[in-house]
Amino acid sequence: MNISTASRAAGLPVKTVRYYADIGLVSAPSRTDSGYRTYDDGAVRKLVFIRRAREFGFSIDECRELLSLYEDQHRSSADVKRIAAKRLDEIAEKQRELQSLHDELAHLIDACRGDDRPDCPIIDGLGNRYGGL
Amino acid sequence: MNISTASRAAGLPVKTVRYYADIGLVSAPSRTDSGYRTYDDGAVRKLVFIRRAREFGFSIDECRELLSLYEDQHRSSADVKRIAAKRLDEIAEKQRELQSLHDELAHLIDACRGDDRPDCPIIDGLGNRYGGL
DNA sequence: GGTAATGTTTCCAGCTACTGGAAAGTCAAC
DNA sequence: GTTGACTTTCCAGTAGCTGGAAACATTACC
Repeated sequence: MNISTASRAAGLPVKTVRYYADIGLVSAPSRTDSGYRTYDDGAVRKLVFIRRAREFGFSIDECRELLSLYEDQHRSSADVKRIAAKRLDEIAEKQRELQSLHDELAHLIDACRGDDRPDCPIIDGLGNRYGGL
Repeated sequence: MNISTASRAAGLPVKTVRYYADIGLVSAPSRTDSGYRTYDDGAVRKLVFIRRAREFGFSIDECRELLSLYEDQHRSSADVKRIAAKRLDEIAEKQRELQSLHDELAHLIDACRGDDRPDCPIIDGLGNRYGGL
């Protein structure tokens, strides 16, 4: 399988597939005589795994860790659960942040007439730490 | 006011204050005879404005736009509202994404015993597009 | 007045996770 | 045989800073 076929199968751009090997996230693929990279189903499965983990917001380093667990037949599920739970905490924290951001900004927008006059609670609210809140 | 005093007042790192002038987000401050940057209250207010806008997730370019409105006594509040509403949409979209991410990951974690056995629905769920869902 | 600590300057490099583009080689089709 | 798609390497750039080195300025303390 050439790189473009593998990248389509994995749902990743060609550049990214090469990049993941460059940084050692996956092992370097074998090459044809002319230097073309070749991929097999196992390699594609790992790429899919990485794509999914990235979609979940795991960092490249976390992907590295998850991948080594993925490849380890003797891993304990507790190890995986620990990493995933940590990520879930981060997601929940980010959600709380976004919620307060949303509320605050929605409040400012609500207070703004949005006409052609210069008075603007949004601008005022951005300028003052507690403005409009 | 020296840069460290201004940066404390603005709630931004010294490096960042210099950086914002380097990229032309704020105008270059005046200098003492020995080359030290000097800041006044107006400059600090603009830095606070930028910090707040950044905390709201506005990009540097959006900050540029908001700042020019901030400085424009004849702006219309509609211009500001448009930018803020766009940002609010982005926040809401991000919230939806995070929610589905959260649900999906929580589901995987739930299904995982988290013991020292190798069976792990999290790993399986990451490997397969619809695994475990 | 000396000296040590702290503050400031510039410049350059690096971070995350890619992405774009150039120049050159390879492969398949007609 | 030549066109067009694919692949290679390498270098640079993205966003928004952040860290560090080397040199100069200022302040504190004795």
